[in-house]
Amino acid sequence: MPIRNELGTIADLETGAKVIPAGTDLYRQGDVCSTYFIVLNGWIALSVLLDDGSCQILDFALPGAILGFQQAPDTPMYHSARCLSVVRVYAFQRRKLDVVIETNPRLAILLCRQITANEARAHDHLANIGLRDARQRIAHLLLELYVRVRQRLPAERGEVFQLPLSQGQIGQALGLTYVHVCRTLQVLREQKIVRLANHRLEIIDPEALIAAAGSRARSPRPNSMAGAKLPPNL
Amino acid sequence: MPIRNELGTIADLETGAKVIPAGTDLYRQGDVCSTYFIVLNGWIALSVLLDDGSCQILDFALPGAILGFQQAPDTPMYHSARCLSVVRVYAFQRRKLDVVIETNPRLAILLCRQITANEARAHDHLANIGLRDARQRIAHLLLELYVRVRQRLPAERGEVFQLPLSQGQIGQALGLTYVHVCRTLQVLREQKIVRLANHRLEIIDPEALIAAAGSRARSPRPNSMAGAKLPPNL
DNA sequence: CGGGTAGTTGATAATTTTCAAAGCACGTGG
DNA sequence: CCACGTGCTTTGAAAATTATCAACTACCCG
Repeated sequence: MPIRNELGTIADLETGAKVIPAGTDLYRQGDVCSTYFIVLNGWIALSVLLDDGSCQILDFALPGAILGFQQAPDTPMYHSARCLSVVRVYAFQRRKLDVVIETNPRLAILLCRQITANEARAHDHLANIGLRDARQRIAHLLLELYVRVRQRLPAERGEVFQLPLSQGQIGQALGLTYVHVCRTLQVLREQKIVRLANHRLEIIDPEALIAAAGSRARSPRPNSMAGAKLPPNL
Repeated sequence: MPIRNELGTIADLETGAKVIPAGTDLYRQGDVCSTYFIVLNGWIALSVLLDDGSCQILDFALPGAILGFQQAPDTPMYHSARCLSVVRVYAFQRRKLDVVIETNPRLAILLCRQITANEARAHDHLANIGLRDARQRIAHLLLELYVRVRQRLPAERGEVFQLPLSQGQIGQALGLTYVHVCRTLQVLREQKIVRLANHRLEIIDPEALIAAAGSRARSPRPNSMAGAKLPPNL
């Protein structure tokens, strides 16, 4: 199912992989990328940097992600990709992969699905910072990352996982200052919900964390497209 | 170039089009869509609604957009699509279009590019609400919509265009209350930058509007991937 | 004319940022 | 091995931004 497998039939991802140290940029905004990157291992932050020095983290790329695909060929990247941990990637010549995609519709569709997933995540982040306060945003982000890494919700008390993020980076992802992130994390710690230290996240109380993340998307309601007139603001 | 043309060779979009009144939902979150929608005309808001009744507008779909593509087939939509104006769409049976895409790599690639553009816009919105204050957010949004409709930056003083948004919807898109949107729009009006009334936006001072939108993405800098060690926070 | 929506305004409260300073951790070089 | 620099975290106090609450107006449509 994952696109990595499909690509694995085309190139030997493992042996061709490069190891990249934490802190390196795979590419920077403004670069014209001649390669795509298939992430095999590690954490990468995608971010944009404004003239005034402020920085927004747009997403975190995890193993399985494909980076560098652009709306049009030979267009400069609008964001940067920085390794948060040691990372292993396979760098695929853009030209070659473009040809492969054009001749392999199955791969093209997988790529569509992948990008659609990115879009959905971006939309989730939008709702997160647009609708929730600091505490909820942080809880939501920690939960998202846990689920992406572990492929399930946290269930048992005291589960721990590696989270190579600084409080500053959490703030950059959530539209908060690192000072406020710090204070809010303290509250979550005092409330025995999560403990984040040394790039280690301990989920003390999974249910409380889920509750702290705030309201979830409203459950489906019958009847669309049929002129059903709900309160027009909803 | 646009995907609409490619689809136009497959189906007669114009004669098959449906006209949909303002205020109707094309689909709602939770729905499993059996059709894709190709937008021919009008404005559509994509939004998510949370349990507590709060609502985030994720994006505005304009003519040329394709709606309803999901990460996996037969998955419920995570957002709703509401017509802000009278809208003309062509509804394409999902099954049929899926087959077409699988056999037409060119179309698949166009779809990829389209979704990638959506992702980039979502990222732009993220940076907007994550990094800017209310005044900048509003200026940025108005500018984005102007550019999307007119395909260029506003240049002359006093240009006017139709903007079928309420102040409440602007707030839902930007993570602000309608009260605050109202106050901020007044400031922009008093400063003779823009005037928004009756679904009509007058851009009094294009340059000032661009300035009010705040910092732009930092211009490219040489050298990535080469271990160039900038200030590590950037 | 009545009712509902959208826009406006003022006062107050809550959240978040800013500024400033200090402590800690860790790696490097002496 | 220790000193030192740098980056990350913590803390406090004050300021700024934005939300909330409440009321009032204008307007459109039936």
